[in-house]
Amino acid sequence: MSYRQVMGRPKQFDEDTAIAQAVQVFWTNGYAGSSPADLAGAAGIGKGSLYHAFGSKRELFGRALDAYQRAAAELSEEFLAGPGTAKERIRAYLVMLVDADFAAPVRRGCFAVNTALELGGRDAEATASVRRQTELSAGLLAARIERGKLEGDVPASVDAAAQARFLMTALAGLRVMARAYDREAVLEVVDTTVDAVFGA
Amino acid sequence: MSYRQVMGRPKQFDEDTAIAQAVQVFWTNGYAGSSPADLAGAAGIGKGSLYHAFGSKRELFGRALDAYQRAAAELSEEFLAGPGTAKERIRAYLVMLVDADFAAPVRRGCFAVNTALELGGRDAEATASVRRQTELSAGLLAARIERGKLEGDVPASVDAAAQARFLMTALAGLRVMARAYDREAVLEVVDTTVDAVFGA
DNA sequence: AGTTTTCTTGAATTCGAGGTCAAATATCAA
DNA sequence: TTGATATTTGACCTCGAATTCAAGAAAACT
Repeated sequence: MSYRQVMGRPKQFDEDTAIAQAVQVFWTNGYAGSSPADLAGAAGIGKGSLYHAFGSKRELFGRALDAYQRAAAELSEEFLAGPGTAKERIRAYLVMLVDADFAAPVRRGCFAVNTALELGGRDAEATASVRRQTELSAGLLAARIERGKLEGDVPASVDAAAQARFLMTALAGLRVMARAYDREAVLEVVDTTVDAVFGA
Repeated sequence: MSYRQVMGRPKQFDEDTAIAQAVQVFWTNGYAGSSPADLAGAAGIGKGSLYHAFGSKRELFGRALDAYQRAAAELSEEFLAGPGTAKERIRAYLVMLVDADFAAPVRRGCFAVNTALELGGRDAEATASVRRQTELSAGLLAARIERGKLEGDVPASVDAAAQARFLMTALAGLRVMARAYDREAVLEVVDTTVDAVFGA
């Protein structure tokens, strides 16, 4: 961390802000669908500056995906920590994600899920990154279920790890459905999902 | 159906065969990732012939998606009709789909799910097509669950339609997971899913 | 002031995508 | 055989994507 530059013309834009803009562009249009011109335009800088700062489109994408996943993890941690039973919190979490998607001007699902489908299996680094994030999220869900066991609102017989992995899969499916269906239909499936895990 | 052409040079390739090749290309590389050169090459014809026969890349894609969905519907109908309880048949169906995916040289999930994510919300026709197919499949699953009720292997209290929609969502999720995870992990989730619907 | 270093920019470059076309080819009909 | 019709092909065209670069601008150092 260098707090002051030593020499040369100072940067006229903030890297993290530019990455945040890149997240929006990539999330909305996908990797292949986002051109350097789009990305530079969104960040309000020239293409040259973009390449100077980030090296390549692929590198910028990696940074954007990381930033998204960091923010997503923070959000889920925050959401799951709230008061109530495991079922309530997890249900609220899923509803929040679905609502966030439908609140956006364009339906774009989950950046990580989109990436898994666009690059999964072809781009090793992207695949590993998504997988890492999935595992992290599954861990958070499993921990919340375990907490439910301790607090008595989840039967001790439940396999927290298996249910957490299942929930991550269902969540991916919900993100896909949100691309083709309306809010009500998707929320109905959320209910079915949560009931399936915790009992009606 | 014209069995004989009336005049002019006869076609030197079969349209349906070309579409079948196009399914493979689009399925593997996505819509944007498939170039006219790729498609013509796979069909063993020149680009000109391809455009002459199908009009545009987009139209060929529509035909390919239709062909895929027709085949998929036929397969699921066939699979669900087999003997055994609803739980057994549906489980076998999901396992078959996962296995088919992992048997392919490259992981490519489900063509329809991929399309929902790549074009969903942007291409009205593709979105509608995927949605139509999803509804059809959900109908088949619901019918099989209802049959299970009649045959006594499914409790009468089960909401067949809701569970069918849920299964379709879970299936989409499984197809996503198959892009980033290995066979064993995905099959484990299949078990959790089926148990969630029909009880352990 | 002049030098050094870093950042900025749009023009230039290369490449492939998506699509069109004229000429060549193959069949039927008269 | 000539004509009409249908199909095939690769060359050709246009456009935008991804990247590089040379020139200029803004700071710090001496």
